[in-house]
Amino acid sequence: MAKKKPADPANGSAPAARQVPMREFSRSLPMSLLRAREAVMRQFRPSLRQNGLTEQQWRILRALAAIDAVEVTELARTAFLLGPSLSRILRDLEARHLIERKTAKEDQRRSMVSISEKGVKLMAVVAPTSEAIYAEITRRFGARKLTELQEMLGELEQCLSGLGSVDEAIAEE
Amino acid sequence: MAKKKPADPANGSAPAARQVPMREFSRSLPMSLLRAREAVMRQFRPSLRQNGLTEQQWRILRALAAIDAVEVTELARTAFLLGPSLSRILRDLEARHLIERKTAKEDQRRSMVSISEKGVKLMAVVAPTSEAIYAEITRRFGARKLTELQEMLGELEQCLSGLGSVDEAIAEE
DNA sequence: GAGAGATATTTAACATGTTAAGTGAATTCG
DNA sequence: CGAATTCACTTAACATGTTAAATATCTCTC
Repeated sequence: MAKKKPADPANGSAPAARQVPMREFSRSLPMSLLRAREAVMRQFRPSLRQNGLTEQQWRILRALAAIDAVEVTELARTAFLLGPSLSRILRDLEARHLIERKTAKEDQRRSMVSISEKGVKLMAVVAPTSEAIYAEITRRFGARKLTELQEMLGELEQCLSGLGSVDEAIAEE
Repeated sequence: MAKKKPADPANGSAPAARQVPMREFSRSLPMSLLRAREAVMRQFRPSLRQNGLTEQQWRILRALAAIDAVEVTELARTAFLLGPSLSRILRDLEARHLIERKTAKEDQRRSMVSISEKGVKLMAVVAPTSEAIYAEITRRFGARKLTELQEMLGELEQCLSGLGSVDEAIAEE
């Protein structure tokens, strides 16, 4: 495969065929966040996969490791998963005996979820590698810078969370 | 590598049932990035949805708007989609006549994709609202801070992209 | 110039994201 | 009390993420 593609006349600007006026696509905030996250997750996925876990399943186990038991709704908030996704994943994790479930006595609607012994053992296997990867990322990017980045991300989240959507604010005028 | 395991006994909160030593979950970088991105996308999704577009479909149209025609592989890179996803979405967009496809003459394997007239018109409808939302986000978060954030995200991506995975670097010892 | 390998794209299969609807249990209120 | 409402969770349906395999085409070598 020595052949070069002849074209690609300036990958940045392009001939602009039928240009609709917009920011350059690749520089949009959603894309920046998506690419950054993907770059990070690409580091973790192989290790997780080796242990038969997806990113989301790992999130759930981690969320469960810190507590005794939680209701599904609360877990969804912690692991940042939507109800339906969580519901499916819990079904699977339960079948694999990595978690346990029992309905709450005082409210039959609620289901209390907790990590099982097997789940704890699996975490003990995965955690060291996971932590090592995180440490390496921190080293490469810089610990201070990493903290700074996380603070900015938190602020961004904050300033968009409050009070209705941006969309509404715009519709007002 | 780092053998220093902070152990983190006081993990900030939670009764800590069977604690496996790890960073507090909610402060991990992947979670920060995920939440931030979701906060941003939550602003755009309603408007896109109103126009019958998903986030990814919109990405593709935007990527196509700036150029005359691209091959699928190049488009996948630009829109940051995996091949299989792109393949499905293009099938759909073509059926809706928002894009056009024709196989390249010099290489029958390649398929050249371009946005259609109808696609351009749809973009013209969506773009103003989309830009307004972006402007509002910029206003709330601060233009300078936004630029700074994007730079950091770019650097993060950069420092993780080069040469092999973090995993390999760790396995080395 | 036929076959081995490389390349572009698609299909397959499974897991999750996303919105809407369904189910059963608790709560409210007339 | 009992119908209406709310609540916690699940199912359904469709779109995408993700990896592996299949297809078709092209390129290169012998």
